[in-house]
Amino acid sequence: MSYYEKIIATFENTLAILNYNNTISPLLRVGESSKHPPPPGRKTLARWTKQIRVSPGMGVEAPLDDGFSWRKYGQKDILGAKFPRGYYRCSHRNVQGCLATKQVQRSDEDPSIFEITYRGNHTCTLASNLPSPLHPRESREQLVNLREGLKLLTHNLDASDQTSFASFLTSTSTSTIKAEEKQDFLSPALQTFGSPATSGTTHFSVSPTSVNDFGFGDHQYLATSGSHAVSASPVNSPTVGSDFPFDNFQFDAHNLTFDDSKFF
DNA sequence: TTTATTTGACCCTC
DNA sequence: GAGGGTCAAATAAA
Repeated sequence: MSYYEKIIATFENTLAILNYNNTISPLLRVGESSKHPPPPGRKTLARWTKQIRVSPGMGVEAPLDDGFSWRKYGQKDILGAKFPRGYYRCSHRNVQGCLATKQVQRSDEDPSIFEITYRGNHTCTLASNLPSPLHPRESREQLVNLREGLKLLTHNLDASDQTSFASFLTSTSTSTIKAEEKQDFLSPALQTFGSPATSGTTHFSVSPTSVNDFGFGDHQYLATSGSHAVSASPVNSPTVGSDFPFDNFQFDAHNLTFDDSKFF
């Protein structure tokens, strides 16, 4: 896994934890694996799997608010499985032609764990899926492009949140990242997240040198907490298979801690 | 009335 | 032929 893959994988999990810690607490991410990409020439939608653990008190039938709007279109009893598998597609399929789908399967071994298999990338507009409790004029968003490979987009983070996020990025990059990479990675992020939010969008494009060794699936990452939202998505979308441990950090909007020593 | 969910049937792949 | 995935009519909920 390349340096940038680690960054995005780390960030994705962080977003998930931020999302669930702040909206459906308590909920723990227990693991994630990405399926290997299909053989060359075979036209198959990107596919990856996550496992989500829910607390006993949660509504277990619909525990998976991942920021997108899904519509259930089927349910099947699966051979050898205790629980049926639910089939969901993006609610914007008809309007915007978004082909993203997901399958939700409850674990036999631990009913508090749901395995979610995502297929295809969302092509619907991200904004239409974001919660918008604020009036549009009050909404603030900022966008960072990192090496033209990774976009970070924030919605309605106040100055405190942005400072926290800058700290997160700093801690993410303090262990083994090479000095020149660290400089490239951190400078624009700190410029953006370390300053008070302003209206409009800030766009950075940095060091377009490592695009080719930067590959992720057709992922789009989203976390929400009340009126706050953070999303990230790869600009390029070459698919890559990866396995990656995700147990080593905690994150929330105001108190960010992150142990990345095992990642770099 | 509109929108979402359920569920049996059908289709496709292995 | 078996099993997984999707369709679509029926039903429920808002």
